[in-house]
Formats: sequence, C-alpha cells, structure tokens
Amino acid sequence: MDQVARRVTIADVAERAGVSKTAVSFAFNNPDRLNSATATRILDIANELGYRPDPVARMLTQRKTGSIGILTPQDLSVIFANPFFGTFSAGIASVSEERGYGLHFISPLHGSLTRAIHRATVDGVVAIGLTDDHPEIDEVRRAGLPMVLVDSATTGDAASVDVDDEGGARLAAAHLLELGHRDIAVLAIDGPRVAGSGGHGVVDRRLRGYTETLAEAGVELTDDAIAVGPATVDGGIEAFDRLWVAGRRPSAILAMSDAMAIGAIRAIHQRGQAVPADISVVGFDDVDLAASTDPPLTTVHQPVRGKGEAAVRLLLSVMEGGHAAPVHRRLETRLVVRSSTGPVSQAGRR
Amino acid sequence: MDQVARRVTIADVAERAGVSKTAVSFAFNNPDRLNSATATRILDIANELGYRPDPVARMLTQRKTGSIGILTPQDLSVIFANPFFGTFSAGIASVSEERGYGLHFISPLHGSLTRAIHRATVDGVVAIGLTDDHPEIDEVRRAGLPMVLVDSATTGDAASVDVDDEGGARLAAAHLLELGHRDIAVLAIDGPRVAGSGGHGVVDRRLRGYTETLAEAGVELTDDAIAVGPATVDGGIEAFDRLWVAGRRPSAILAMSDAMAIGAIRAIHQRGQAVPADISVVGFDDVDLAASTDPPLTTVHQPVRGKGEAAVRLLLSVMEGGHAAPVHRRLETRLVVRSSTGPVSQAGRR
DNA sequence: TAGGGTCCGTAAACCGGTTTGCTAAACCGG
DNA sequence: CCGGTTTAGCAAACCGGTTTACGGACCCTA
Repeated sequence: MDQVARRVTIADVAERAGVSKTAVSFAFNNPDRLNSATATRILDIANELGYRPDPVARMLTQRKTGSIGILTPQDLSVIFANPFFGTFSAGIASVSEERGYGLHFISPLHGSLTRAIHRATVDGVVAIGLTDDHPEIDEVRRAGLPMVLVDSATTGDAASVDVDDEGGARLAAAHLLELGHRDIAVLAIDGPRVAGSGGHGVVDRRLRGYTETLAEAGVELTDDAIAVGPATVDGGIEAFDRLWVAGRRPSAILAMSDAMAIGAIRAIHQRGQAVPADISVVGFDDVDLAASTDPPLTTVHQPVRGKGEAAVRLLLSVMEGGHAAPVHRRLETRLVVRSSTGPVSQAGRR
Repeated sequence: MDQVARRVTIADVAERAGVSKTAVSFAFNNPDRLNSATATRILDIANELGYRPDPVARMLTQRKTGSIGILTPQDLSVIFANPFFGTFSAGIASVSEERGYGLHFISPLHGSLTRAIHRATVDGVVAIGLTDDHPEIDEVRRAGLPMVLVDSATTGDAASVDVDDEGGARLAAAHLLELGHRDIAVLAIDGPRVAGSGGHGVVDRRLRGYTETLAEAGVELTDDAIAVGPATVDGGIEAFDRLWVAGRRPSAILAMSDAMAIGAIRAIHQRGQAVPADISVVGFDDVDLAASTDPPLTTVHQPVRGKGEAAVRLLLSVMEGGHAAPVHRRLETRLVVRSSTGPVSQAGRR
C-alpha cells in the first residue's frame, strides 16, 4: 500500500467494466444510448469504485461551469462586514440556487481584481459597485463573460440594476430640512478610488441628491462637512469622530449606509449626546435590523434583497438569450421614518 | 463577420508568433526558460490578440483550483439572512484573500447537497454546521478534499473549529437564574434535520448547557417551552409568536442566535410587552449590531470572525502539510451583559 | 578535436472527461 | 434470404492548457 490514493478516473471504471470510456460517459449522461443492463452494471461498478466525474474536466468539455460570480471591487473581508451585503447576497443566492447555479465571490487577489477575474471560473458575473469607468469591466467583457452591473453608473452598454439613489437621498435631505435642520453633515462611503469627480457611482448620486436638495433650501453642503469611510459600523464611528474632533457639531447626519449610521449613533452616544434629541441620524438601505436599533433608524429604504434577485434574473436572461439591447432596471427607494430623527433642538445650537 | 467570436487559444497565439504552444506557455509561466526577446514578443502578440489562458484548462492540468469552498447544509438565501454568517464569512475571506484563494459557496442544489459537492471545484472545504453524522461529510472525504468542520460535533477524524457552546449557554442560563427568572423559554435554531437526539451539534450543546444549568437550580425546561425556527429575525418573531399563542408567558427568553433574539424582542414589543421590564432576552453570538439594538442585547459572545479565520488557517495547513492527527480547536465564549435582561418583574407573574 | 555545459525551443504525452462518426450485430417485414 | 433500420458500443478527436524528454546550436575547456 505504498501507492498514493489516486483519484478513480473514467478509464478505471471502463477497464473494470470491460467497456470503453464512451460507454461509461453514456451511462452517466445519456443512459438511453446504452443497453439498460449494461448501463446499470457500469453504474454499479462506478459506485463500487467510488468514481465521481471530475467537475473540472467536465467543465472543460462542456464549456460551462455551473456557477456565477459576484464581483466586488473591495476585499470581501470588509464588504461582508456590511449587513447590506448579506441581504444582497441572500437575494442573489435565492434565485441562483433555484436555477441550479453555484456562487463564486470574486474580489481583488493581492490587490489585483484583474488577476482575480482571470482565475475565476464562472458562466456570468454580477458586478457590484463597479463604476463604468473601472477598467476591470472591460476585462470581464473581453473574457466574453455575460455581466450585469449593480450600483454602478448606468451609462454603459452592459445590463444593469440600480435603485433611485438620488431620489432616496433627496427624500432623506428633505426630511431633515423639514425638521428644521440646517447644519448637516454627510457620512459618505469610501470606494476603492473615491477621489476624483467621476468616482463611485452610488456615492456620487446620493451626494448629488443630498447637495441639491439642501441647496434648494439655501443650505450649502461644504466639503468639510463630508466624512468618508468604509460602509461598516466601525467606519461610521471613525467618520463621525473625525468630524467631531475637527470641531463640527452638526444637528443632523446623513449617512450613506445603515451600518455607518449605526456607527455614528454609537459614536454620538460615546460623546455624551443623544439621538435624536441632540443629533438626528438618517441611514440608507433599511437593512433588516434597522427597525431594531436604539433608537430605531430613520432611513432610506431600498429593496436590497430584490436587487440581488433582479440582478441574477437579468444575468441569466443575458446568458441564455442575449438581448439585443442591454436592459437597465431601476428600483424604487422610499423614506422610512422611525425614531432616529427629530426636530432640531433649541438648546446648545449656535 | 458571420463568424462567432471564438475564444483565443494558446494555439492561436503560437501560430501567430510562429512558435510552439510550449513556448507560449513558457512565456507566461516560466519566462526564464525562453530568450527574453522571444518571451516579450510572445507576450506582446498574446496581448494584442487578447489572449487569456483559460482558467479551467489550467485547473485541469495543475490539479488545483485556487479556491476554497464553504459548505452549508441550508440554502444560502436563509443563511445569509443571519448577520452571524456575514461576519463569519468576513473572517473566512480575510485569510483566504490574503493567501490568494477565491471563495466558493456550496449549498444544496435542488435540495441535494451531495450534488452540489460534486459540482464544486475547490481545493478544500470549510463546512459550517454539518454534524459528523451528516452523510455529506463522507462525500467530501471520498472526493479526497481537505476539510475542516466548524460548529459540528468534534468527535470525528476531521479537523475542526468550535466554540464552547455549552459553557456559553450555561452562563446565559445562570445569568437569568440570578435575576430571579424561573419561567424560561428557549428559541432554538432549526437545522435541516433537527429532529432526533443526534441532531444539530451546536443546538444540542447549547440546549444541554441551558437545560443542565436550569436543572441544577431546580428549574425544569420542558419541551413545550422550546420553540424552533431558522436563525433569522423573522425566525425569532415566528418562534416567539408560537410560544405566545400556545399560551406561554415566560419571564425570560434564551435565544440561540442574536438574530432570533432581536426577532423575539420585536415580537414582544408587538404584544405590548417591554424588554426587559416584562420579559428578559438573552441572545447568542454577539454580532456587531448587538450593542446597538433597542435595548442593547445581553448575549453570549463568541469570536465569530476569529472562528472563520481560524477555520481557513487550519484548512490551509491541512491542505499544505497534512497533519498526522486531526487538529481540534475550541474557542472561548463569554457572557456580555447589556440591557435586554433585568430582574424578574413582580407584577403579572402568576 | 573530442567532450561537456548552457541556452533555446519543440514534439508529444498528459490532465479527465465528452462527443462525433462509424461498424457490427440483431431485428424486421416482405 | 435480402435490403433497410435499430440498437449497442467503440476508437479517436477534442476541450485548452502544462510538462517531460529530447535535440540542435553554441561556447568553453582540455
């Protein structure tokens, strides 16, 4: 027994059964082509030998992998820390599982998303948070992979699923204005390449919604009222703290994600302030737990799970049919008012 | 141009460059074997043609896929709804990304986990929540894949990572006893095959911790004080509601996951009761958001992210070295007391 | 000038399956 | 008994790469 346990191949089964490889292959994939007695005999022997067709070899000949990729421009270790992503993934999974596809997450390997793309064995890709100008998009395109963009900028020729970010942001800003707030700070999501004007699509759109709505009410949103961080609880804490130590004392916060909003609330409490008595906070996403936070979060609802489902459905239709023109879907957002926002406080306001 | 856009293969590049396939392969993987001028010329031509080595073909010859699998006995669409899993995945991702591995999620396809395992192209598997007696474990073993079990029953011959579930559960139960609670209900996690005594390892261990600790104080935990549901917010809501409509009015709840605990709190509020004034709630996991719920959750802390990291590290060491004896790691749990628990109320208790 | 090393490149085998003709035998009605 | 149709199974090509073994050219040394 000094022999290393080699994998059982189709040839082993064929030899043992006294038939050709073809016959074995047929027994598995096309039993009707064989005498049913032979087929079951082959299957029995295969089973006895513990033979399982090598999925990689199968992929190679069939030119399909049976799984779809989820492309993220940031490390999964940070993306997964955002509850938004869990819900989004649940949406993705629900339809891909139903359709028999596995899930493969593609994230930058050693800093290179391009490298990760070339290593990935998938039949199609859902790219989340990649803007059109990201060079990696071309990489996927050149690889000949069907793709749908989620939360990008929908100008391109690829199919896409988005939500009405700008509209949602406007609702959030308008809500705060209505409550009398004038000194408002923004907690923005930190993309991998946030600098520059053409940056992160979602961030841009939301920011535009905030800025314009405030501007229409005569309130200017200056750059130093915007703090940036990853879309996580810790990111929200740090972003708010940076504003605070810089001396800003806003009466309200517009956070671009619920995770950041929750972080902000935590940081606010740590500074001895109350929400919403001293500072109001509005989130974005309306994740599952937003209704259960202390205080329950006022936030912009987007159909997170539905977005994932729609993305995969669209991807599958691109993979199977191939539309003439790329489809762009835009889902609705709405404001959900809970208890983290309230009228601006008289006391302590300058 | 009626020609379908065929993928550019290594042969195309070779022909165009007037060299052999071998040379092209070397240019990519072993440039030193070639005259550097030739190598760059080949690379240039490859680039110009838009050639990318097919990852599947590469996998086949190299006998490795460059990605690790995460095996879950339940549909991802429900697993991902639990914030625990996001954090756990973040842990997994952080070390697998660092080591250059992609992530592939393996969940039951059309109800069959076995089928999913055979389709999966991975170099190793982290199985979460699979008990030793699950037949799928053998399937992985027979496929010759290195594997580590997380949250299973550590009796087997496979490497494993667990936490001290029973100890944590004891702390939770003891805490409630100390506060004077005697009428206590349990919200248990619903596994795919929860029935039977040999069922879900984690559930068993936690339940044992609850039961024995209560029993030592003379409090019996009867079957009708245990409600079962998926480890999600909705699962917690439904489980509590079932207890409620069955007429149970416990003064405290032991939930096996924070998501369920939060669901329970929501359901309790809906019934017009207060937490912890009327009913105390203890969770399990201590997810990121547990400190931010209303009220902040008293819960059993386990190092969720660390568990993911440890699992992958262990898996990689199995894949690379291959230990003589399987390693079993057990991480600590501890009770974090926040505000969802309080002394049993005098009023209204029978 | 023979012998021995590098350097550069190639042909062919190989990874483990699937699929496409093709053939030989059995079957079938007339 | 004969031509035509099924039925059952096979050999070989193929998917797209990697790797081994080999050989020619060139250089150096004794």
